Order: sequence, then C-alpha cells, then structure tokens
Amino acid sequence: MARKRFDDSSCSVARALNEVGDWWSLLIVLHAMYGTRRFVDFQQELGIAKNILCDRLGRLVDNGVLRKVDVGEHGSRFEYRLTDKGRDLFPVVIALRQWGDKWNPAPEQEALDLRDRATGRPVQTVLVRDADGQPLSIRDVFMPEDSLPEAKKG
Amino acid sequence: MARKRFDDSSCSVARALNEVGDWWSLLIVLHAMYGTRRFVDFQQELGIAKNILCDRLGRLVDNGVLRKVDVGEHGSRFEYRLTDKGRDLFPVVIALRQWGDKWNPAPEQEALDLRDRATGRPVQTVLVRDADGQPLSIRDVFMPEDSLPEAKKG
DNA sequence: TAAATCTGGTTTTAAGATGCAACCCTATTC
DNA sequence: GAATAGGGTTGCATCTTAAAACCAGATTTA
Repeated sequence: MARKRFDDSSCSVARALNEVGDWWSLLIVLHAMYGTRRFVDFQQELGIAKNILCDRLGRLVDNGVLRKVDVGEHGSRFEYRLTDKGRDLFPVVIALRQWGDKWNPAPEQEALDLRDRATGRPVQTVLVRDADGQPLSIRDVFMPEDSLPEAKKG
Repeated sequence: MARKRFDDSSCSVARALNEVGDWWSLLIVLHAMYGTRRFVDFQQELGIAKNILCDRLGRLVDNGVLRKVDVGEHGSRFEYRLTDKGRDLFPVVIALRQWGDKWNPAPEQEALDLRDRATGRPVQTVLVRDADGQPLSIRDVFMPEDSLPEAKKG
C-alpha cells in the first residue's frame, strides 16, 4: 500500500505535512515566494514532470495555499499565486532554508542572503522566542500535559 | 522512475527536504523533540510500519539528525537521540505546527501550547524578523540577484 | 529448562506514486 | 497554413510504500 494520509490526525504537524509535506509542494511554494507564477516557469525551474506539477498545483489550490488566476492575455494562460495561507509559510520556508545553509552548505554557494527591503540589512535567524523575545531552545520549553501527542495520533 | 533526489542541488531547501522532507522523517523528529527515543515507542506513537521506521531512523542517523545510542541495559536496546543538527530543526517544526494550528485547526483540539519553562508564558509565533526584531512578511524582503535560484537547480 | 515476551530488524507482496515521453487542444505568431 | 507556446492528460515502466509475516538475540515467566 502506498503513502499514508493524515487528514484526520489530531496532530497539526501531520495535517500540515499532508498539504505541503511531499517532495515537491514546499519547493513549489518556495519558488512562488521567489516570484514564479506560471506553469512552464515552475516546470523549468524545478525540473519537475508536467503531470506531477499539474497534480501538485491542483492540490495546493485545493488546499488554499495557491490560487489559480486566469490572465487571459494570450490564449489560455494562468498564474498560480500565493494566498495568505501560502504566504504564511514564509517562516517555515526560511527556517528550513537557514537550517539547510547551516548544516548542509553547498560548497560553492553562499548562504541565503535575505534582506529587509526597507533597510537593506539581513534578516535574523528564525528562532522560537519567549514572550520577551529571547531565543528558546527545545530544552527551555514544556507543554502542558493535555497538549502532548497521543499514541496513534502522530 | 521514482522520486527524484536533490543531493547535488544548489538549493539548500531542496537539500534540506532531501533529509527531512518526506512524510515520516519530520514527524519522527517532532516526536524525538517530545521526548520519544526508542524504536517501539516511535512505532506505536506514529503508527508507522516497522520497515519504514527502520529506514527513516537509519537515514536520519546517516544524515546526522539523530544518533543511535546503545543503551545495553536489557539485551539489545538502542535509543535514537537528537543531535545538535536535529535540535536545530526546532524552529522549523514549531513554525510548521503554528501554521497548521492557524490554517487547519482540528475541530476538537486546542492549538499548540508551548511554554517557556522559566516563566510559564507561551512562546511567540515564529516569524522572520529584521535586524531590530520587527516582523517581516515576504513582501518586506528581497534577495540580492546572485542568491536567486536558477533554472534546473530547484 | 522450556515457553513466552520484548526489541530491533529483514523479507515478501500489493497497492500507489513517480518520471518520462507522447499526445491533445487552443491560441498566437510567422 | 505551418510552426510554436501554454497548459494539460494518458500510458507505461519503475520505484516506494504499508502491512504483515518472519527472524534472532536476550530476558523474564512458568
């Protein structure tokens, strides 16, 4: 049997992974954040098969991460644009990018250089912070009992 | 052919997804953060097939996200513990959890209640911030040209 | 001491997912 | 009228996955 789905999981991470947790979806969202909007551009930039791209774009649209806009300029032309829900993946994508840059740096590539448009200064590393803004590690936090994950619920 | 791999991709997100971008790996890391360490516990909590768990644990160990520790107490017993690299996924996992809680809330479940151990106060939403700590949206940032992704490189 | 159990893991089998190439249809350009 | 571009579907070979059966070492139970 093939991939298990988690639609009914009580764990929101599992449900989130259901929407953007496969190989291509998050890369599509990433490129959408970089500015890509059209089918052929996604296809060429990602090197993804057309049928898979079709499927993933459709699923992302169904899940409200992208929306399909008919820009009827020259024949049938569409754009896939991020929704608010999709844009809200910004911290996730950037955190993952920073993790990758830190732990799997490409030999000949500099790390993500993402800058504040207003000041030109680099953005901070994405961290979990306490109410005062101080960084927290996993050892600095706890969860009240009833929010712990249960067996079989992921 | 099956899944494409991105080991040589110049995009660190693609390389990161290569390590933790499949269905189970990030859930395993999540549960490791919740405190799970043993094979059988992962298996029961996640409801994952043993062969898949075997494969994923091995891959996470190979990638330096977990390390396998022989705790030879009673026969052959091992623990899978997060490395620094694995712990560094904390912001990624929490950001994803918060995204899921916001956009796909479970009907009968409260959102993540993660609290600062020192003060008991809830942690902040994980955000991308500028040098002064102000939240930035995707529209507030830019990338210098040479850090843009190139075609075929993901 | 033999039987049952725990733990971590491999093998087998089928149902699904993926990648590639080929094809389709519409609209536009040459 | 032919060639091209955009967006998509179909068919097929191949790979991955899930579930369950099986395995082996160590340990508790009877």
